[in-house]
Amino acid sequence: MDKKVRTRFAPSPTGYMHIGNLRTALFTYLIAKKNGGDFILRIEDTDRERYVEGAVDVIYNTLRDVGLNWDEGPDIGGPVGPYVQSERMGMFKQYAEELVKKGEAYYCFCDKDRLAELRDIQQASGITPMYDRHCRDLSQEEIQKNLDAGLPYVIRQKIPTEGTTTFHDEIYGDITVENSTLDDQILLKADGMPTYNFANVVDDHLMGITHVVRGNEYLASAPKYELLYKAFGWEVPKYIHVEHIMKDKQHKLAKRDGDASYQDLMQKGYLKEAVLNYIALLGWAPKGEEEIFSLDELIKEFDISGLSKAPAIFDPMKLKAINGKYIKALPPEKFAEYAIPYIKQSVKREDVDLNKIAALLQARTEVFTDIPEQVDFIDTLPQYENSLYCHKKMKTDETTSLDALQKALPVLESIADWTEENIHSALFSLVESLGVKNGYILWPVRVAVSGKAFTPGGAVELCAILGKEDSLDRIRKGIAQLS
RNA sequence: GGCCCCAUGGUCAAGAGGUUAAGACGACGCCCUUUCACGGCGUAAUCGUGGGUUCAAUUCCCGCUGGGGUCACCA
Repeated sequence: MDKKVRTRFAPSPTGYMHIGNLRTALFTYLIAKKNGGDFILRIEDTDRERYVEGAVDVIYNTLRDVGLNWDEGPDIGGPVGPYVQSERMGMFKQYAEELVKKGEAYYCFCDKDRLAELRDIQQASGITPMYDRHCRDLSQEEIQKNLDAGLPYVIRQKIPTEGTTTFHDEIYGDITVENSTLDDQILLKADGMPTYNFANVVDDHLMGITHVVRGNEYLASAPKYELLYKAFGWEVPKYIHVEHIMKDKQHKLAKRDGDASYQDLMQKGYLKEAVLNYIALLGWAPKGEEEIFSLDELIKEFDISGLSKAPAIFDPMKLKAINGKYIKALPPEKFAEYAIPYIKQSVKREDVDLNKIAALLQARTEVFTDIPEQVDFIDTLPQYENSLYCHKKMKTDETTSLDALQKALPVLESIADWTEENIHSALFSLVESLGVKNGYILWPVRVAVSGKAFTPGGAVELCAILGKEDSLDRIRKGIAQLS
C-alpha cells in the first residue's frame, strides 16, 4: 500500500495573495484531500528583506476564507515542525556537510567579487554565467588550511560533469537535461543558512511530503532537485508543475493589473466561492461538462490529468459570469445581506424598501460593485433625453409616450393603497380599456420614473419602490418634458 | 543568447490515428418577456506553419514560427 499522501503549500509572507499562488494552494489541497491525505502549511519567511508586517495573517485568512484548512501548520503544530522556515535554519548545515562527506558537495571559498567578475566575463563573451568550479577540486589540505584560517565559505552541489539527468513530472512526463548545463549551485550560504532550493529539498523530505505542486518557474531547477534527492539517497516526491496565469499572451498576471490578488477580487465584489471555482478552472479542466463546483465537489472531481501544460489567460468576463451564477443561487436573504451595503452607496433616502430593491437586483447582478450604478436613479431622477421614450419594437415615440403618461397619471393618482398589486392592476386595466399593447403604457412609465434605459425591474416594480408621491412627481416631469 | 516547456475558435478548454472536433464565457440571431437582465433555442473553428510516417494525422516524428520559463551567497 502506498504511504499516506502529504502535500504542502509553502508561501512567502509578502502581504499579498496572488491568485496563482492561491490556485497552487488549491491544487495542493485537492491532491491531498482527494487521496485522503494531509495538507500542510509551511511559511517560508527567510527573506527578511521582503518581510511585511501582518503578512502571515494574510495567508492564514485567505486560506481559511476559502476553506483550504491545513492539517499541520505554524499555528496548529504537527509532528514535523517547526512549520515556519526561519525557525528551522539551524538544521541545514549538517545536511550540507553530510553531502560534502559523501562527495556530493564541496566547500567553496570564492568571494563575491571573484564571482561577479567571472559572471561579467562570461556574459561579455556570450556564455551562460556559471560557476567555474574553481574550488571543486581543492585538496583536503587546502580546504583544511582555509577552514582553519577562518575563511568564509559556501557549500556547493557537485553536479556530474557528464551525462544527463531525467526527472519526472506528473503533467509533463519525463524531462531530460544535459548535466553540463547545470550550475554547481550554492546549498549553504556563507552565513551558514541554506539557499531556498536546498532548504526546500531538506524540508520536504523531513516533512514527508509526497507531492510537490509548484509554479512552472521551478521546472528549470527540478533537475538539480532530482540530483540532490539522489545525492542524499532520498525518495523523490511526485512533481506537479503548474503553468502561470497570464494577463494576456505575453504577460503574467501581475500585481499592477489589479485583478491579481485574492484581496483585489474580494474588493471588487466577487464571492469567494466563485473566485475559488474560477481559478480551479484556469489551467484545469473537469472530466464532464459541469463547471460549477463547491470545494467538496472539487475534491471529488479533481484529477491531475486535467491539468494543462500551457499558460492560461485570466478572463474577467468568465469570472463575472461564474460569480453571477453564484449570486443567483444565493438565498434571497443572503443576497440582500451582501447587496444592501452596495445599494446604500447610492440610495440614501430612507423611505424605500431596500429588501425589495435587493430582490429585484438579484437576477441581474453579476458583481456587487455593479449595484450602485444600477440603482442611482432612486434618489434623484437623472437628466435624460426624450429619445429614451422611443422604442421601435414597442412602437412608442415622444407623442405616444406623452399620451400614455397623461392617461396613466390620473389612474395612478386614484390609487389609494400604493402596493405593487394595485399599481399592476391599475395600469393593466388601463391597457385593456385602451386596447393597446402593454408596452404602450409601461415603457414610457418606466422611462419617466427612472430616466434610464436599463433598470432593475419594470414600471410596476419601480413605482412601488419609489412610492406614490415620487412616482407621480416623476411622471409629471416626464409629461412636462415631452410637452 | 544557452537550456527547458508549450501551441485546438476572441478566452478557458475536451478530444481521438479514421468523430458531425464536446462544453463554458464572450459575440451574433431568434423565442419568451412591460425594457434590460434571467431563461430557452440556434449560428460561427479543420485544430500556428512546412515537411515526413501511415491506406488515413488536427492527433505520431522532425524543422520553422510564435509564446512562456530559467540561467543570484532571492525566495
